[in-house]
Amino acid sequence: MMRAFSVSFLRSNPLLLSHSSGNSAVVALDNHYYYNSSSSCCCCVFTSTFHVYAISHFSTNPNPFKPNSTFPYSSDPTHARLKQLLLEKSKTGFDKLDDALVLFDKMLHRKPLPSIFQFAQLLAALVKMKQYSVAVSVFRDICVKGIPVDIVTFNTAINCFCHLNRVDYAFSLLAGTIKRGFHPDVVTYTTLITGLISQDNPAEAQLLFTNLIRFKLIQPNVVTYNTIINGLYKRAHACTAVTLFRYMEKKGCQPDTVTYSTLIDCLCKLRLVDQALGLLHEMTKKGITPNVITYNSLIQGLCDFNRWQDVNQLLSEMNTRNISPNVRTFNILVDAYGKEGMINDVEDVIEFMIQRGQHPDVVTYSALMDGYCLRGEVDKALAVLETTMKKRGIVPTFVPIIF
DNA sequence: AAACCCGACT
Repeated sequence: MMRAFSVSFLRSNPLLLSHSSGNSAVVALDNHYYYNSSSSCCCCVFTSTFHVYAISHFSTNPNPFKPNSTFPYSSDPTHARLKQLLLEKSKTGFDKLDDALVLFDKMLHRKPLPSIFQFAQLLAALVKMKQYSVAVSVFRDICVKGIPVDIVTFNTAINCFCHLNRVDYAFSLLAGTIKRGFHPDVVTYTTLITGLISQDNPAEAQLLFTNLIRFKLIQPNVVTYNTIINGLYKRAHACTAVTLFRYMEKKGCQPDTVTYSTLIDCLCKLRLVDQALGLLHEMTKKGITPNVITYNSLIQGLCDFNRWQDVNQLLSEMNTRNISPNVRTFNILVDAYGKEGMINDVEDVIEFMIQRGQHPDVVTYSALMDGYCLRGEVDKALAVLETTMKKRGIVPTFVPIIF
C-alpha cells in the first residue's frame, strides 16, 4: 500500500504552530430565567420581551463567593494593565469562564468605571469562548448598572441572540437600538442576516438584504456578501452564490480570503475540487492570501478522491507560505487515511501532530477508532477509547444512530 | 481601543 503521509518530508519543514486554547467551562445554554425589569435604566427590549436568556454566573463553581479562578492578576490591576489584558483576551478568550466573570466583577467596582470599550472587549472575549448566554447576561448587567452602551455593544448582544437561535429577540433588540437613538449599521444588519440564514430562513434574509439596498440603509460590505454567499451555497443555490460573487466585484466590493475560502469549501463539497484549486490559483494571483481554513477545505476535497500526492503538494505549499496545519488539518488526514484502511499513515499523523504540540481531540480519536473498526480491529478501537482517551482526559461524545 | 463572515469525526 502506498505511503501517503510523508512524515519525513514534513519533519524537514519547520512549521509554525499555533496552540489553540481549550475552554473547559461547561454551561447549559438553555438555563434561562425570568427577569422582571422595574429598573428604568434597563434596556427597554428586556421589558418588552420580559424574558431574558441568562446564566447562573458561577454555574461551574459550587461556591460563588470563592471563585474558581487562578487568573494571574493582582487584586486591583492598574488601568493600563486592565486595558492590555482585555485587549489580549478579546482576541483569544479567557481560559476559564470564571476568569472573565471575576474580572467583570472587578470592573464594576472600579472608580471611575472603565469605559464601554473595555466592557465591549470583555463581551468580545465571551463571544470568542462561545459563551453567548453569559454574554447576554453580562450585557444586561451593563445596562442595569447604567453604563452607557453604544452600537457596538448592542451589535454584540444581537449576535449572541442569533447564536442562541433567538432571532426574534435579536430583532427586538434591533428595535431597542433604534429606540435609544442609535443608528444600526452594516454590522447590525449583517448579523441579523446571518441569524436568519442559520434559522433556515434564507427568503427573509434575502428580503432584508434587498430592502437594505433599496432603502439605502446600509452599503453592504465584504462580510455581508460572504455571509450571504455562504448561506446560499449551503442551501444548494450554487448558481446564485456565484452570481453574487461576481456582482460584488462589479459593485466595487473586493472579495477577500473568507469569500474565496467559502467558495472553495462549497466547490469541494460539490466534488468540484479542480474548480476549487482554480479559485486558489485565482486568489493568489490577485494577492489574496489563503489561510489554514482555505487549505483544510482543499485537503478535504482532495482526500475525497484519494489524491494523496496533491494533498502532500498542498501541505508543502502551506509550508512555503508559513501557514501551520492545525488540529483540523490533521483530523482530515486521520479520517481520510482511516477510511482507506491506511492505518499506518493514521498512526504516523497522530504521532506527528503530538510532536508538533497539536493535541489530538475527540474528533481525532473518533476518526482513529473508526479506522480500526473498518479493518475489523475492534479491540484496538476499544483500547483507544478505554486507554488513550482516558489517559488524555478526552471525553467521548455520543451520536445517536438513526436507522 | 470594541462588533458581523469560511474548515474536521459519528
